[in-house]
Amino acid sequence: MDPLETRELRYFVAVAEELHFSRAAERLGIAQPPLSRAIQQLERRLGVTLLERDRRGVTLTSAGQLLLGEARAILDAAAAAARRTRRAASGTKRLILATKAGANHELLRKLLDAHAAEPDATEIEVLLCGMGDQARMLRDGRADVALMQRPFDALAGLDTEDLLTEQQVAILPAGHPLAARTSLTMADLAAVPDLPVARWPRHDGSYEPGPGPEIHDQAQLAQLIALGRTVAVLCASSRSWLWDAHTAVPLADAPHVTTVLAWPPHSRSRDVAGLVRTAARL
Amino acid sequence: MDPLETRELRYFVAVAEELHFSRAAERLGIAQPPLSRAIQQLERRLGVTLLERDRRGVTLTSAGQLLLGEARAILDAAAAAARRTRRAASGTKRLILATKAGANHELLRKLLDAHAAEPDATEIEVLLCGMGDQARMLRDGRADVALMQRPFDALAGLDTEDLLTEQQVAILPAGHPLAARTSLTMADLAAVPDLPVARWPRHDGSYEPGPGPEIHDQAQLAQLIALGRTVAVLCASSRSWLWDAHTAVPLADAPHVTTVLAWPPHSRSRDVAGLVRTAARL
DNA sequence: CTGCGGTGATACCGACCAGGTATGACAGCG
DNA sequence: CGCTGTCATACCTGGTCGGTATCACCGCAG
Repeated sequence: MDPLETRELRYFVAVAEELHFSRAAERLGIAQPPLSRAIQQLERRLGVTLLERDRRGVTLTSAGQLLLGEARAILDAAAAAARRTRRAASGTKRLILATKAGANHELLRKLLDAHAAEPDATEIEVLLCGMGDQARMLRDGRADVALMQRPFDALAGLDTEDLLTEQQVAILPAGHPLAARTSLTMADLAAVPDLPVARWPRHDGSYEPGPGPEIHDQAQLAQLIALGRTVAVLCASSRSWLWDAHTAVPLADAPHVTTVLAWPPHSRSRDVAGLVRTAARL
Repeated sequence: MDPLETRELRYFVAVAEELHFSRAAERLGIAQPPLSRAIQQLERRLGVTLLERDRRGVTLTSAGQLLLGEARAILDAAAAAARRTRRAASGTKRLILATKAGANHELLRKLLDAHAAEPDATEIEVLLCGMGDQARMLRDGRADVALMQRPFDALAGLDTEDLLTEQQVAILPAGHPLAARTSLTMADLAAVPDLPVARWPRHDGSYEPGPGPEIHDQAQLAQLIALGRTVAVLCASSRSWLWDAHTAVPLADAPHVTTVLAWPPHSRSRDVAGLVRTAARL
């Protein structure tokens, strides 16, 4: 009946992540008994057992797993609300745009130029972040809009406007035999055992097993390719940051990549709306 | 610093909506002084003035307007989390699908049949609701998935899968001169002063001004058309509930309508995912 | 079998704060 | 000039949040 308090959700998330009351309490900066009590109270109010207290540790029930996801989203939203409200009040009329470092050079430049040409252009601050960080930046209020790529990035829960769809290309060491070709297929790449395809982190930060190197950032990738140690599959606009030692070859059968402008669904601020309108005119 | 509590947000939303402390306090079931104090405390903790206390009433600052939207979303999410958690624990493996009463007969039947034919089909409960209620049902956890229509419904913050795109038709009284035509344009409709176009409620429940009648539900609309008092523009599948006294005529220049399956972004439950997969195969 | 270490739960207590009542300050208005 | 209605302030009370001490329980080593 009475709604969940964010304090309870914070506590629950801590316990659900640590699966250990004492450690969770330490992380929260409180003692263990109040934490036990708070969780019990939460369970009583919901009328649901969230945790199975097996001697030695704790496991989540299925209801608990569901609540964990919801609670994380709610806490993110609450933190975001506070940040955005403070930013709105501080008077600095500035939009923060998050983008993958190094990606979409051309598009970003065009977008910024077009926006600056608008009559009442609000200043845009560009926030470069790592791989899949844009979604988190949007969700917790550190950014207002983001350039993201479908199908690579997790766009769930975000509003988007498609900007540009492009082919993918293989980035090869310049001297490699395949680099002379004008077009390749995924099968061609897989058939070259001396050049394993680089592995990107998944949304949860883990890597799927495979022979290629684990990629953390673009600089590392660029160097590995230049050294002839790996090959990467990227969207065509990545050409803008290639080295002389790199060659880009179009991939005929790789899925197309769409770069989108994304923003959190409830931030229908005039500034974001204006930028989206500008972007829609490409 | 320390995160917003949902209690504070509830209080703030009440005041922001009523623009009146005493009325808001009454609505919340508490006295006015504690409310004043709670709001002051919220403002102090955020370091932001949310309300401009002009003698006689209260107005929202721009920061306050922003927080109002965010707070509503957070409270919805919290209520949804509680509902879903309770439902998950109650063991009833049942999906609740919300749809506009009367719309999408054919599509809904096909979807339900296809789902029932799946090997491990979870039972689906169909929840018929009024005009734009599906989004709220999804957001506050009363429904798991919904059939909605673009561009009519507010899909912000929901994940969607396109199901069916169709033309719109004009629904006319059977005896009307225009009913004999095989195709119409929006201009044709606007040029008939004796048959004003029905007005649907906007997302906020208000109506834009105009000569046509204000529509609350489909039965009312059907009767008004049959009586020759108005004409409506609907998607082609609405033909399934037409009366003998109605005639549907295709509209050449009206925007197409896409019916989509929508679900809240964080409910990646296996059941919802299964239904989406079934739906994607049309 | 019996301590020992480690789990979460319980008992109890103090301090804080949410909530109530009474009242104040201030503006509009008859 | 009161009267009314606004929100803010002052003060009190009770619930509850958090802390310390302890219990109940289990696995394990000796």
